[in-house]
Amino acid sequence: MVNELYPYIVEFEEETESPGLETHRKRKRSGDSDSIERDVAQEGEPGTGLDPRSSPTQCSVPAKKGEDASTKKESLGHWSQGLKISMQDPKMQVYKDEQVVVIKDKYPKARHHWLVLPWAPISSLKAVTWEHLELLKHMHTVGEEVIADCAGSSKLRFRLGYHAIPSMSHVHLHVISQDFDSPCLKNKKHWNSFNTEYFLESQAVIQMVQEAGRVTVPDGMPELLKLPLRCHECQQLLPSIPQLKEHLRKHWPK
DNA sequence: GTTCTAGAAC
DNA sequence: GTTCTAGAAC
Repeated sequence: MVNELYPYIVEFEEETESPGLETHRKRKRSGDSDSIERDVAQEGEPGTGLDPRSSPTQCSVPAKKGEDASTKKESLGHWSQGLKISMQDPKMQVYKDEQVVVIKDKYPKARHHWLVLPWAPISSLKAVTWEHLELLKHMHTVGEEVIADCAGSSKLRFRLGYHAIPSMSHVHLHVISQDFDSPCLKNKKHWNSFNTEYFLESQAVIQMVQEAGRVTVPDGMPELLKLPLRCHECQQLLPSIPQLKEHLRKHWPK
């Protein structure tokens, strides 16, 4: 029955040959507990986001362009497709079940920052219909479970939501702690994407799908990313990223 | 999404 | 002079 319900999983596996994934899912299915299945490798750099410059530039020999291999790599190896690769990598997977997988964000913008992704190849919220309602609810529930499973999470506040205009392909739910204590948080766009209306609450998205059958994103989203930096806890305006980051320390849990 | 860096801002 | 931001990346 799994094949009928999730034909895309089979397709994807055949394409990418991921034997690890197969055993992994079986294990989870047979276990069938509510607890989060942890299988995290603590090593760094998974190497999913290919820097367009790093590969050709490192080589002193001016490699020819337009080869079959490099052309194919362009489409699959493009940075915007990185999540599709990461989510298939067992070393990246924090949790998985029949419908979704959770990975750590490769460049976390807070102490805890996960992405919940469906196995179904849904490119973005634009492609979401009422048929995905239960899936979106499940993604939210799984996000909350990962939080509950995380040591020290009870001291932190979390938000779950989607970026109005995501850069990475494949729909992904951000689960992020509200400390925003991370060296990867570097610019205004990073801040505003999580701290303005650009961040669409998961619950609001679910409600929208429930009532309208689709997700509509208001106009003016790109402009939100350029708004002045404002503290999400006390609304104070800060003149620069370094000063914002210094200010945020005040609100860290004690 | 990130890196890199010119030149604006301080 | 140094810090910081913002736009290009073929």
